Amino acid sequence: MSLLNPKKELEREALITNLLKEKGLSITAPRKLILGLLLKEHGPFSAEEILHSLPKNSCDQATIYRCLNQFVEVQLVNTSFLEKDMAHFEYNDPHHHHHHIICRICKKIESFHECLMEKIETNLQRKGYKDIQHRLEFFAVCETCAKG
Amino acid sequence: MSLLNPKKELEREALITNLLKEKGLSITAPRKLILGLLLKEHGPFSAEEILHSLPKNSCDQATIYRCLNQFVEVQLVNTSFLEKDMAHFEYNDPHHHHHHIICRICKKIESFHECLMEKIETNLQRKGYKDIQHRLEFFAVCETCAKG
DNA sequence: ACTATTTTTGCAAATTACTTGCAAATCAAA
DNA sequence: TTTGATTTGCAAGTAATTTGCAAAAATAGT
Ligand SMILES: [Mn+2]
Ligand SMILES: [Mn+2]
Ligand SMILES: [Zn+2]
Ligand SMILES: [Zn+2]
Repeated sequence: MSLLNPKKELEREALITNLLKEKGLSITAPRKLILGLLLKEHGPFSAEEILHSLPKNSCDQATIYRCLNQFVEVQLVNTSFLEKDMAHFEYNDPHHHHHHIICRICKKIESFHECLMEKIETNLQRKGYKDIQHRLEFFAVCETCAKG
Repeated sequence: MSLLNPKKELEREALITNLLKEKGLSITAPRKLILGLLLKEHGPFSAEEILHSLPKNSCDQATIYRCLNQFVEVQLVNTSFLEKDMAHFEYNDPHHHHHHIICRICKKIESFHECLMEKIETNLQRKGYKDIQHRLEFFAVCETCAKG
């Protein structure tokens, strides 16, 4: 694939490197592989999916978890708990803020690029979704912790 | 506590029994204990917290998980994934729809009885929260699964 | 480039929330 | 009651995620 468009590939490489540098993370092969994958194929992936999408033996499972946790810590990646026994990870592109809907039965995931609940639920109903529930959680640093 | 107001206690008992019946669940001691706790003390609890809040040896850990899963299935209880390694459970009162904010650092949980994101974030800022993020996930049955 | 210091990785073993098999206890309907 | 179906407790199992440690790679200074 990189052979088809060497210029674009170099751009991507530079982007990945810059993102890591901006966040104060050193540039390593596993980190470039994982972040590169999340940039190219976007959508929430489980650690296992990431492991199997990368070239065989290019990166250990433990390394994937460690890198993903670091990415989440610096808010380069977001975590979803769409399925209760497994976290999903996705590149946190500040210009493409969105949310997800997962079917309770088949687990198919779709994206929503709007951010108003009533609108979203109406759209979901139009799309044929039934028995819609949502869960909205905020994460922040509280006043006490911000001072201490 | 039940000694202080036997009438209220009977009402609560009846409420619990009714809720279970409405959802087609049989009335058992563990189910009454767990649902009773979630009704009395409201707020998201982990399975472990529930286990330790109940009278010693009144209910096994496995039973707690089994009951909670059944409650979630019939939408009597909601699940939150406020902390990544542990689910939290809360009574799903349709008349008190709300959401939560957890501090990234001290893990303190507060509730929000509004349901519009901009309003909520503004309120959070006023309350002194910093570095606010939110995560909104929808769960539903997709058109294909609703037909099949 | 080379070296020293720090950080990260791979591997294998550990952790832990959660689940499950099964026999005994409990529940619901008659 | 009786009886058949459901649920529970206990103990063992499962699976996602984490961790200890020695080797490998990255960074900073020369
Ligand atoms: Mn997405
Ligand atoms: Mn609550
Ligand atoms: Zn579906
Ligand atoms: Zn705090």
